[in-house]
Amino acid sequence: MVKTAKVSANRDAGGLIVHISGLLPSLSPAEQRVARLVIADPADAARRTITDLATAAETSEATVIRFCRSVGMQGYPQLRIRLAAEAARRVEPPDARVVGGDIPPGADLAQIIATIAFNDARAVEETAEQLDPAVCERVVEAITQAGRVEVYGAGASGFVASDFQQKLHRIGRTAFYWPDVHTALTSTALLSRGDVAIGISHTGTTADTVEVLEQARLRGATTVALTNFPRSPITEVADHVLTTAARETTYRSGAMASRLAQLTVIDCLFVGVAARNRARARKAIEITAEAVRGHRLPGGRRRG
Amino acid sequence: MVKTAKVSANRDAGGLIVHISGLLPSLSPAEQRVARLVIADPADAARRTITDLATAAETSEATVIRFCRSVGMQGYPQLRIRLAAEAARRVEPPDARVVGGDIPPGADLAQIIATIAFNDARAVEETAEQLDPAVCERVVEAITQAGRVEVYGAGASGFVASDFQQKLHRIGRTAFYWPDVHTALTSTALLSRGDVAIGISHTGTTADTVEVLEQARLRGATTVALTNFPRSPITEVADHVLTTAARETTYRSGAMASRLAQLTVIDCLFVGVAARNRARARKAIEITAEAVRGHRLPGGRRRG
DNA sequence: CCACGGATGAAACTTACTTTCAGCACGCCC
DNA sequence: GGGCGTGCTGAAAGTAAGTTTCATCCGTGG
Repeated sequence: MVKTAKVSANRDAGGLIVHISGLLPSLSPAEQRVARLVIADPADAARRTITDLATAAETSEATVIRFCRSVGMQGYPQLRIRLAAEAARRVEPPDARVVGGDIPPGADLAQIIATIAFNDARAVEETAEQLDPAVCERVVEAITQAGRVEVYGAGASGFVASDFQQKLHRIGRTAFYWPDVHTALTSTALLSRGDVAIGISHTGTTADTVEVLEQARLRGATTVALTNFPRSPITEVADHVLTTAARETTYRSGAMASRLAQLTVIDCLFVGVAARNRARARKAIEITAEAVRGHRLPGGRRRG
Repeated sequence: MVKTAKVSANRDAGGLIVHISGLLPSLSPAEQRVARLVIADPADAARRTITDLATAAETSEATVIRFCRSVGMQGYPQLRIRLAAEAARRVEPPDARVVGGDIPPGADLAQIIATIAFNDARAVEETAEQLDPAVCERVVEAITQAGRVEVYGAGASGFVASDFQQKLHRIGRTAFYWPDVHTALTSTALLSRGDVAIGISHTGTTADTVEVLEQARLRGATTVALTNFPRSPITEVADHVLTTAARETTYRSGAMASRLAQLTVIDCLFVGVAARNRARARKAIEITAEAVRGHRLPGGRRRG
């Protein structure tokens, strides 16, 4: 990845807020204060003058400008306009579903369900919006050409990684997933130019995953990172960066929404690869489906 | 024209353009030139600076300001922002995403992404809608009381099962996931009344999963099924049935959307259980987060 | 032909935005 | 633990954008 070069935000009109959320941890404290104000109420921010916003964020105008540049905008007026546009497009979240918010202590199951589903669906949609088809295309191309594909991920991202591995395998691509770092490093050492290594890490700071990906890159493999934070360490060792757009709730444990967002990206890549050779993929799928048929029970009707 | 008495335009956010069109004949020639530019391409006008717009309309900045006042805006920046907002709202909703449909053969990546995300998001939302909070409540209750929880799933559902296991474990509940049927059956044989067994199967016809769940029930455990088909075999051996609502596309291979729907349900149960004992869950989460801290790289700042 | 009033743009002025720069705090390396 | 570099920050200077003022122009009606 090309170092600092402000991460482009103008794929299209959509997703500036999401984009900013992703960049949040990579911003300086003062800029983060500005960012938080903007995220909290984009429409309001658009109405404010730069001086006003600076005051509200307890910082100087200079920092606000720096913030604008950090998120890929040319200046404050540009940011204002984009914010106004976003805010207008944004449909008010139905009633009291706190976007990205925590679940209130007294919540009953119905509320919990509504909140989770809302956030999950949002993560999926926003991820898709900001996903760069050009980058996906390149990744799909690389996977299609690859002699071998390796997928890495730890913890929750490990499930996603292994899911992808299984999918690729199912359409006849040689793919591996190693849950264990040592095995992974060993296998990685055998990668070469033309192979593809994919590292999945929500935070982008998982040491093991980054290390493995780095190793892969040294061996000449094409490296891909899938993370929520476009400026996290993992992006430094990746040729292609794909980002999710999940604003996690306080139950950071699960990184719940992010997992779904990651899976959505995975699905897109999978379908993209499969589409490159529809006939072959379809056939492979039929064969594999046939393989498990014996393990299926008779129908799902009345009483089985 | 009734003099200056600027017609108020801020009834609401909508209709500025229409409003201006209506006022057109009552504007002075120079102002009309400005108005026409604005009406022709609001988004473009929003991007221009006042000097720019004035030049384009072959007039002076002063006239542009007069125009702003004439249409009821306070000044040029205000107009700009309103225009940006209007223009954004005017954008066509993302065309023809075939609901539940297959991906057309000639589709490019952008289309694929849009289709998948749309279906994924829909699956999540619709699953949440039809999920019965009462049933969830009972399942949560059972898990909370259980001495031990076992989760089963094969293939893609296996990832979901193991994800749930890991989550429960993380908040201090004793939970197991056995990828292998034999091990699963062995473990299941040791379940007893009060324990909980959860079987996950998209089709509801996965023989292994059904068998294990049946075994669990015989042992007196409370059984839960998570499936997309409320009348499939797995529901016959379950005390509580939770359903997802994914209309799969032709790429049945992945059961892509269903996976996300399953995860959403899992998340709901997880949060439900965690909410039963917030303090304990939070503490457990903090401890486990702390445990992996050493495996995190320093933040995602500028250049790492 | 003059008086009048509205329309208009040049220029003065104000405010908003942007850049520069020096101070400061923090982490790093001896 | 002291010096050194690096990056964050806001004050202030500088520039551009927006707004007001005002003289001029032009057409109209007396």
